[in-house]
Amino acid sequence: MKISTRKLISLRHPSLNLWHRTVDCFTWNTLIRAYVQRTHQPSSPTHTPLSIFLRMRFHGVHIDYYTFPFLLQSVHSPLHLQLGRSIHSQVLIFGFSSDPFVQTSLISMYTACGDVGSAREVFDEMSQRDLPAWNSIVNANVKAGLLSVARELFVKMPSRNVVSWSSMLDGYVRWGKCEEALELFNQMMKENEVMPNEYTMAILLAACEQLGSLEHGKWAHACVYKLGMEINVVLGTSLIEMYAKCGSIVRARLVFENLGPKKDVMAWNAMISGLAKHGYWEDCLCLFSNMVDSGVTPDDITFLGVLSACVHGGLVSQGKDMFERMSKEFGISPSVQHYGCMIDLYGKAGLIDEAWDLLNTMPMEPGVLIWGALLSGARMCGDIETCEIALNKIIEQDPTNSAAYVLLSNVYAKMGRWKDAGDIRNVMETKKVHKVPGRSSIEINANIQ
DNA sequence: GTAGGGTTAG
Repeated sequence: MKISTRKLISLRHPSLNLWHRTVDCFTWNTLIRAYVQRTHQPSSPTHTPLSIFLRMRFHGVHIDYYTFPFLLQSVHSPLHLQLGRSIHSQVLIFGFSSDPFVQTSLISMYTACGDVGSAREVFDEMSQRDLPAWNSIVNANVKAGLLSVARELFVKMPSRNVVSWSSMLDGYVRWGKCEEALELFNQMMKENEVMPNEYTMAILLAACEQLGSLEHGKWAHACVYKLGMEINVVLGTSLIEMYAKCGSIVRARLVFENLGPKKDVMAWNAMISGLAKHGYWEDCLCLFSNMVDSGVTPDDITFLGVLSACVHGGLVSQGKDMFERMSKEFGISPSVQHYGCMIDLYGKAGLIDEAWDLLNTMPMEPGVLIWGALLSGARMCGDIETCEIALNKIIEQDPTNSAAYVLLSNVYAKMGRWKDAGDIRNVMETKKVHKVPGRSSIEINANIQ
């Protein structure tokens, strides 16, 4: 049989013809890589990068220094830390523990697993540390929130490129130190050592967004323009989110329109939830239709935006319709937040029975978010019984919620159940529940009386 | 012919 007519590897039915003379280490490595890329996609395959690796070992195939960087990419969650450690020991057994590529991959793996200590151990053991190694250890500390350590390493590293600066910037933004981020960006521009790129600017825009400062945001946008950067979909999404959060929905919309046909689901989502937050529910729903028409499939975030627009506009029937389409048409199972929106929507419209019906169909345990939404609806239309149930649930799940005790006591007083009202006050005394500002998960502003 | 570092998500 001629080689060309014989399929060597099929991802759908992964079976290697192991007697085939071309099946070598390279092929296996490529197969592992293919499975790593595949695990990033929703449907999980029967074979994993690890199972390919194990088969590779079983068949006595040579393992080389390309194998582990691929394999380590498959470990990217704290849940898989033990697996990561096992692979690390394989690295030692196979004698690749001094390979800079493998070592940097190990640092990344430990970072993704949330184990900055092990990442640091690998880094400290490196005899030759190149730029990616330094960048990955800075990133490890950034992700762990160890900003002063990250900064120390950043200052100490022998050379810096745009990745180094972006990582450090990201650290500040990620941990709410936006002023420091702006300062670092200014330093970067002043030193003129490396030019910022799209990554850098997306991070800078996130800083402006967090600050809620339109002036800073406009300045960052001007920087993007001056640097002559093409506004790609990621940068565009960052701009839309920044403008929406900083209160300029008009500018957000301009960026959105200028993105042209290359908009992905995240870009649409940014615009849809931006419009929803600003109360433009008509435009929001219209944009949703445009999105579907243009062939972009909405996701759970899209529906959170659309449903919250319905809540703002009091659009009960549209909201109901969207909630149904979400699962029926798009196969998205509603999360607790989606249920929260719907119960909010019904509650605000005074449809407490509908709210209850939906609550009873929820596949998950309703949490404080749900009971809080039901409570606010019940309070608005004076449904005392529902208030009582919701408040008891809230107290059950969050016994330190002082506002809930006060409200419940008021509810009992309103019902003439003076003994129950007094009991609640006593429970508060004995449990030493005190008002803690910002602690309460429900609003205290309205009065039940 | 394959490899390591950084961006959007409520």
